[in-house]
Amino acid sequence: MSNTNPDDKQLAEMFKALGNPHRLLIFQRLSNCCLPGTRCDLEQTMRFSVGQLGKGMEIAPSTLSHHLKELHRSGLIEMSRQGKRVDCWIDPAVLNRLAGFFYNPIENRLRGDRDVG
Amino acid sequence: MSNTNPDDKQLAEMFKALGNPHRLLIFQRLSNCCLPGTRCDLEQTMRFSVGQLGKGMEIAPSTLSHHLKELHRSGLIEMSRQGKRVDCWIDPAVLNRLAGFFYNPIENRLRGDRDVG
DNA sequence: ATTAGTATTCGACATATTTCGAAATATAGA
DNA sequence: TCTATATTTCGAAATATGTCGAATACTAAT
Repeated sequence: MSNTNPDDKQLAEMFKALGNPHRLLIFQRLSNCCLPGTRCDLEQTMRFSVGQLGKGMEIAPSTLSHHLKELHRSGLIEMSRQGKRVDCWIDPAVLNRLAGFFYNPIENRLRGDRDVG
Repeated sequence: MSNTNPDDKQLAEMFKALGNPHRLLIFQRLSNCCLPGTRCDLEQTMRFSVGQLGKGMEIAPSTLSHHLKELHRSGLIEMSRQGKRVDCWIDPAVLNRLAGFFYNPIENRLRGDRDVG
């Protein structure tokens, strides 16, 4: 795309990654920082090993690995080996960036939150 | 996907639609409700005709039409014929739903906005 | 060193997506 | 009705994606 800057290109990559139901499910598991009714620990990011993330998803390990690689390549998740396992988590800044992309000043001003600059 | 509810399925459809750079650009054009430094009109949703949306994008009209259909099918945009033209716009509720998906209670509590239920 | 557990790479196949041009459809106006 | 403008549908081709099984790599413990 000639008229697509690098920033938008990465954004499209992220959305493409989330466009697959398996990958969306993985992302949701990682972004649920706390259970309903509980508090989140400020110092703690939700981490799951590759194996844990695959629990309940009926896909082959190789397929799971492929999806995690896509999520990582797009910039949605972080990964690092911890002994035998590989842990995955989401950098909170990613959530903020994506939420900000959809932020709607019209609707939110209706709620009386703040003004538009 | 057996373990994917209808809601998540539609969410994945939306992200898949945004995963294409051309479609992301169209969506961005429609979601920019006002120019930098200006105010948005509360009563007005940003509308563009199919032809206007294609301006500057080097794709065939048939391709543009295809992408708009995808955006519409996923639930991201609305379309309605207005004479010779077909107008497109985004329902603000869609923006809120998507922003909410990425909403991060941890980061936002750091900003002192509010507490977690 | 061997083994067991965990995860990735590779090669292959089926299916989906992107894209176009040509033809068709819809609408407003002469 | 005929024409010009705007958009969609259709069919085809090239490319990308999702999936698996088999083989490979990494790590910890025996």
